[in-house]
Amino acid sequence: MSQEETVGELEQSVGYLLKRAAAALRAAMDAALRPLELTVPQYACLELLSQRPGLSNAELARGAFVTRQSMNGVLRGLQDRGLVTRPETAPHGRARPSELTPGGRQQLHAASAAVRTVEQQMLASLSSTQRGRLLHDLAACADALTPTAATRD
Amino acid sequence: MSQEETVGELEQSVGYLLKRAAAALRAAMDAALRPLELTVPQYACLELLSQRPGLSNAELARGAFVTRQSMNGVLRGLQDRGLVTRPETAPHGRARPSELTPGGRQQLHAASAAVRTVEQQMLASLSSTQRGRLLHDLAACADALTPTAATRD
DNA sequence: CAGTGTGTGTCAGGATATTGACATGAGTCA
DNA sequence: TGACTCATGTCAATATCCTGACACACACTG
Repeated sequence: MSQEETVGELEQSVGYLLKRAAAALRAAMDAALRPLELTVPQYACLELLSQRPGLSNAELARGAFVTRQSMNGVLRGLQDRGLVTRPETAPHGRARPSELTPGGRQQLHAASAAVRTVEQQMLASLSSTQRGRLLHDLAACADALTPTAATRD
Repeated sequence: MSQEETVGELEQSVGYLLKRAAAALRAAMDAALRPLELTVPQYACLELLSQRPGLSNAELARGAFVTRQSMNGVLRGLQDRGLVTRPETAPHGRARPSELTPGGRQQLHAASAAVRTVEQQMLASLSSTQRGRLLHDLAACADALTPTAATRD
């Protein structure tokens, strides 16, 4: 095993740190969700539906940062397990609004607790002020890169 | 039912913001690297080899947050394009240390400039002080979740 | 009313990543 | 020496993702 004698300049890059933190969070969430038989996208889908019931497949996909095709598979898996319901026929347009079942809400409750534990572990060494700043700065970073043209020159 | 049952408002969750920022950065980097015919893992590999020459496939994989198999494919692609070199026989053990070719160094130079532009766009609205804090806090988050059980500083 | 544009769901193809597994080389220790 | 452990490279199979494409439903506009 080689030791990190050279503190690479990579550790000074926000992009690299962002990737590292996201990878670590993803791995930790995956491990925390595994006992519940849930993947991270599945959990994200449940959380999204809990806070905003009636979202369509495409809206869920955007919210979970995956493609519509992937979210379709996720949604089908959750539907087969009876955690979400989708009407067979679209009430308006082509979008079929999904909703949580009582079982889905219960599953989400357990999953949310596990994820919250992971998040608290991640933020353990940060004060409340630091967390707020981190929240604000991350949002600024994300907004600055979103192609929604929030700011024009 | 209290409102503490879930992680909370998605936009108020550090985990969600982290994912959002990482996804936006990944997309922006992908777009910036496309004209150079480089994928993000390929760029990460070049950057790693530039700062720490002689890394093995497994070490590169850990540094780029992918599996050894994925990095093997990445490395093979870079090798076919003459950007990196790998000895046919391992000088010690099974690890074959990779190194950048002059062409690879030149390609990295262009790619690094493109990525730096993206990073600066991402951090445009943050002051130097804020960037330093973000760097520090992200490192703290990543360290808090790294499975290295040993308590490191 | 017909034409256009946007958003949605779905299919097919290919590229990519991951999981699981195995064999090899090196170091450790009885 | 021989057995054990660890790390590495590689293979096979699976799962996931993305790009491109198409058909459908609604809103807008002439």
